[in-house]
Amino acid sequence: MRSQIPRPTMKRLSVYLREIESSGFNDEASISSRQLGEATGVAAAQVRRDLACVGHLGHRGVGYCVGQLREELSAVFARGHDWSAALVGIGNIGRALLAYDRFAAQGFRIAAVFDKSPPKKKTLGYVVHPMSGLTTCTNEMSLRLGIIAVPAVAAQEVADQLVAAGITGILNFAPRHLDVPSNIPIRSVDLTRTLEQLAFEVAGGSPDETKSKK
Amino acid sequence: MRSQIPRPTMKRLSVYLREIESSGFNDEASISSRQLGEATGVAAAQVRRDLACVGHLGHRGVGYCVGQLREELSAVFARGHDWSAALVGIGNIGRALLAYDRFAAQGFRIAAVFDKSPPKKKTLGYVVHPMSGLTTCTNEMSLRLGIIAVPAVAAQEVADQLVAAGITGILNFAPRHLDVPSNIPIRSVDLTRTLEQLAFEVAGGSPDETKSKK
DNA sequence: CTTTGTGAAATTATTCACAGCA
DNA sequence: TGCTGTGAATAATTTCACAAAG
Repeated sequence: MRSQIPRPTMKRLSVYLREIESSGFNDEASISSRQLGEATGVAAAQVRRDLACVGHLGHRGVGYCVGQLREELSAVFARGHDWSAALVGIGNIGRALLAYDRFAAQGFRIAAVFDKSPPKKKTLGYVVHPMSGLTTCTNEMSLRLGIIAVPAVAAQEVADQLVAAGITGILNFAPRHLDVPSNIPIRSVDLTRTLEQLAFEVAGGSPDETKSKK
Repeated sequence: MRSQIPRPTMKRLSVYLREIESSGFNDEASISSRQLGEATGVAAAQVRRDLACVGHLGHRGVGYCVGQLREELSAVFARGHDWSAALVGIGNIGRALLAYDRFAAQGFRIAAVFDKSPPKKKTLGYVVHPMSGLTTCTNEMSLRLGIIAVPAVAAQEVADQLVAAGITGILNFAPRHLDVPSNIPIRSVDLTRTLEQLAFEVAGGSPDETKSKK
């Protein structure tokens, strides 16, 4: 039986895959848990335990085959599947996402754009649909992800609409907690919150050292 | 005295503060751990334990005074301090950050902008400086945070430059791990990684990130 | 020799459950 | 009564350390 992959492990697996893909290693090459750990800022033992969740990928005395690692990790994250997304909201964040070309590179694609008051003209090359078209588009285009880029006050309603339309996962940029059914995964990105947490640490929140790793 | 606040707790405290500030509660009003928990998707006992890290803020039988809570939490995050930031990189992400007005609202401010090849004209109202001006600007303007919005290949070098210039915290948007001294806190935002993790959950990886209340 | 994979220990975080106070 | 604060219990995660394998 395939054991559940713990969330912290899953996040790191994603980072390992990113590292493998960006460092121009040959597919035949081997990489050790120590190397991969150093490149990603993770302890070697942690790397091994994480990778063990995916399967028996390593070769004792040698390390992990880069090509195989890439393949297995890609499979874990369902790379290559259709991850068409509906973007709702064309304010600053929405437009930035439309202009961001990096998504497409890894299989994610903003396939349809919606807004409460859609402009007549195309926005960054995209036709912007009114919210009333959400359900139809979701069904016809098999959209699976919803991206919420509307003001906080409107976010919960949009989330409800996305869920009703049949979306199965949500990426939320609105700075508030959203209530969605527990079978709909949701990830939130709140830049102000992130900065705030950073400020906390800068201000002395994080202690560190007295225990330095030699 | 100030006992160390655990990282997970700190993240939630930030969310509690956001909730208190956005829900138009009166300063005199009281809010219970259950209410705050429901609004933020956190268990009531967890809310109490988190808030206990900050001090004895609650009133038995009543709850927490909204005004006091706001004040204490704001203090934890050093709200009101000068959090001027240097933004490096004016590609898609950099320009989106410049256009994003929400930072300023909470005390964060992009005070100077840098790029390897600065345009002659202002960008979104900002003069863009060459990298050579980083150290001087950081000192003269007392910049404390650095925001990295350059391509992955250039990110480590920029991080080194920011650290050398005297920045004390980094927000990184480049999709790679950055090596910085352990006394420099760093937060990374990688949207493709976030989407990938979302896709993993949608694909059936693990159920239930957010507790949704019936 | 090197490096994996993994029990076992240690550490960290969450939840329970209830005493104590308004 | 209603609600906080917190020990104690539980669960989750990381680290240690070493046997096994190339």
